[in-house]
Amino acid sequence: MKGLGELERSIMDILWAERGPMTAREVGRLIADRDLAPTTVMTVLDRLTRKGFLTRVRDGRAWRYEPAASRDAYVAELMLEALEMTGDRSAALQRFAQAVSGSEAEILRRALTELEE
Amino acid sequence: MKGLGELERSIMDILWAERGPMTAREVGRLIADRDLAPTTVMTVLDRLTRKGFLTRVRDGRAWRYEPAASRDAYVAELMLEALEMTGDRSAALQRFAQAVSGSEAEILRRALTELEE
DNA sequence: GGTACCTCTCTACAAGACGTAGTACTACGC
DNA sequence: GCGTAGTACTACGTCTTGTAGAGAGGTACC
Repeated sequence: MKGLGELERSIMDILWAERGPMTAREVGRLIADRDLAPTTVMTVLDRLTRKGFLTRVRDGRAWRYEPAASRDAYVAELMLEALEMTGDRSAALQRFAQAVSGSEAEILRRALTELEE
Repeated sequence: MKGLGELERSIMDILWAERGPMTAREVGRLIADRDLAPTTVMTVLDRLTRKGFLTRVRDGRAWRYEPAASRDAYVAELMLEALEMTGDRSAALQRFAQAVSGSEAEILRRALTELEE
């Protein structure tokens, strides 16, 4: 999987936060703070689509963009990808377990317990 | 934390695999398959040092390079960084827990249990 | 029916990262 | 003193990313 640039991620964040597919214009309105040209937003949406992060469907003349996967799925995949990198997954997982905060450890523990059943 | 390029990672892999600090020449010998100029290896080692992935100490005229952190620590950090990205860490962690293989789930479970004590 | 407008696609360009390497200088062994 | 090893510095092509303009083809309004 490829990574995301800063603007790309801002735009993914917007699309992840909204429910339902959005047009470039709508996305553009939501990052108004950056004062980007409309074509800039379109270009980035297009790139994200080509990278597989978004899907799009026609809506009249315009495209409506939607995340191809949830943010959580993306994050989980990034984590797995990092994990792939090591020879000793066990050691990395132990490290990771030590590094997460207590409440997160609790969430993980619970998720793993549910899995067991 | 910044990512690593392909060659950078190959070189980190070598240094993570060997124990003890290595000179550029030694590293170069171990990636002989790529037929790189000696200066290429040096340049990359230098960049990795500047990025904080390596430390180096003098050995006569030469430098000896050594990973600043273990691969496991690096991987764990990447995983945490991915996790930082989401608003709903709990959802991402659940996804992750579901995605790891059974044996890895077991490792995680055990690591978390040890933590508890 | 002309004019303004919207959206798209294509193309472009600057900055930074990375792979790759040459050059020039220095120190060391023989 | 000469070859060799090692360094620092510089360079260059390619790819990615942020950013955007130009041009084409509809839409809509008056």
